[in-house]
Amino acid sequence: MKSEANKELSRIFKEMSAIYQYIGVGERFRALAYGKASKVIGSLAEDISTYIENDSLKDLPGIGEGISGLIKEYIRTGKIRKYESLKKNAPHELIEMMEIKGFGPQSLKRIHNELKVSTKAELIKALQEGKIEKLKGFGKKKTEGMLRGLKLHKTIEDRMLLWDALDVGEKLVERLKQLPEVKQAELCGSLRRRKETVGDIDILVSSEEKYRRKIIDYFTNSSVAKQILAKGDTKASIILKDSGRQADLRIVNENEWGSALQYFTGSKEHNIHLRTIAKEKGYKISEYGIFLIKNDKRIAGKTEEEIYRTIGFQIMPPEMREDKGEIELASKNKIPKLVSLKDIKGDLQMHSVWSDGLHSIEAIAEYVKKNFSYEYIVITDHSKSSRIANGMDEKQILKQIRAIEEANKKMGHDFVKTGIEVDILGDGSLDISDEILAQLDWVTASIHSGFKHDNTDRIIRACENPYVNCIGHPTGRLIGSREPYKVDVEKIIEVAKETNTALEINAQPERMDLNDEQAMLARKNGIKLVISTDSHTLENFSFMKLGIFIARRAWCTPADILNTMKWSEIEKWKRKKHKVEHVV
DNA sequence: GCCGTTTTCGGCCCGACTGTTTTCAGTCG
Repeated sequence: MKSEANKELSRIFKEMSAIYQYIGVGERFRALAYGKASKVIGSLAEDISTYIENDSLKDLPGIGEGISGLIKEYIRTGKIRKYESLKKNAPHELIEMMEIKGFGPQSLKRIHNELKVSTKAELIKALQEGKIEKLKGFGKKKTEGMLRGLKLHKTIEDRMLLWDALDVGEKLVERLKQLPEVKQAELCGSLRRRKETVGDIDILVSSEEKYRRKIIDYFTNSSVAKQILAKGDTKASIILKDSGRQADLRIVNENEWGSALQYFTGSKEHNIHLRTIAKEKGYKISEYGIFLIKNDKRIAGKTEEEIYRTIGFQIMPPEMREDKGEIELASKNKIPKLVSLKDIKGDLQMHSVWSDGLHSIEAIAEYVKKNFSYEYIVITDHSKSSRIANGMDEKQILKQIRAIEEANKKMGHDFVKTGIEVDILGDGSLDISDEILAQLDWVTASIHSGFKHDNTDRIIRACENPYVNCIGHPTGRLIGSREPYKVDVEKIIEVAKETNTALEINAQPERMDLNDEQAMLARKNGIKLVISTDSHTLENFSFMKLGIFIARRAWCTPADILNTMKWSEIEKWKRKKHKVEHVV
């Protein structure tokens, strides 16, 4: 099991890396080394102390003599002296600000030295008063960029990424469920509907009335609570230690569970619509149950299904409850059977040590075979234009194809398919020749440069390439740090349909690209979608469920998702593209 | 600080871009 130590060490090394960047001169590569160590430790599936016991710390990439010494010191003493003394070299709050776009180490250092600014508040004040703009080397555009970066960063501060919220929320629910007094416990609100970002964590619990006090005390006294915002007989609110976000607990009676869960799951729009229809039929729905209007008699409310069934509706998954037509479908008993994790037969984007992934092809294959019931995976390392990602040239691609053949042979299967995440260049051409692409099982084309331009035409041209099977992260956004580039998604969908090209739902927590609405549009137009984890580490493979949530919010059934198909069916689907090309 | 089928020392990603300068520092990916 993974421990707090991994997390804390990863954080410490990340901060040390930042401080070395801040110091600058001569420490650039030391900063790089600590940065890498932070990433490696952060992505370990096993507790770091197991590596100490096995004496295998130094086998980890990026961990050598020095850093393994620091790790051991931390495990032994709970402290790293080097870190403690290093911290004195830079103001902590400014180091934290390096995460914000536009705030580089050298800019922060000069602002600190020349304006005697040491806190975030002071820096923002100096920025607003125009003091920074007057510094040599700074100017209007640069400071405007800094303000923009702050604004973008704030949007992520106000809401949590779904992945992070699920992590915290599910743990809280698990703990509550372990209390013998708790009958049921469940996430609700936008988190249960799997919205891509979540404002706060809502939890519903049912219990006997006499135990409410005890459960509320447990919640507000728990180790995750930093501050108690509110504490009453039926509900409590806390601020969470790690994220600084709010968590709300609400307790109801067991026979109110269904109506309360339905009510607190929302969305608001869904509930208003549902209640309007119920009223027309002579019912009143509230969080306490469903009642006959004529005599106020309570007729149901123990389960969510009862609520919907009583007014003649089919129950639908929480992901659909956004009042986008699901209520009409429910009234006709036509709620689709949405795709789920067990439908997925393979992962079509991942990176190995051949570009910027952390693991070998064999290690990936072994891990996925052990932990998922997939029938195939496709290795899609970067192509040569992605220099920062150590992209492959033609020669290396051919070499990798052979390496994959050999790996399959050695492991006695054909589980691993050959592929690439090929760069779409400025003019929409690809940086790898068709001749090479034709030899691969699967080609995903992605944009990794030129984020400021309208990229619609580039993507259209990539779709028109006869060997491109899929467009990767089609809008290029990174939630909280990079806006999507300008792209006409409707036009892309149109061309994808004409050219039999799939569009990706990239399931990386900060990407989720396409998002739910775009995926919905694609589905409505009959485009095939691909849910990929874009894994760079073994842990990343668990992002698949996040991609599933997006697809479910887009009302996708297994038939809409290409990687619910057997590989032979995917091959068949691929051939349609060549037919299209011949006709043209 | 890490790393090695060119190396145990001397590399480590490096070019594009931006905004600021007027030849380049800083940031980004």
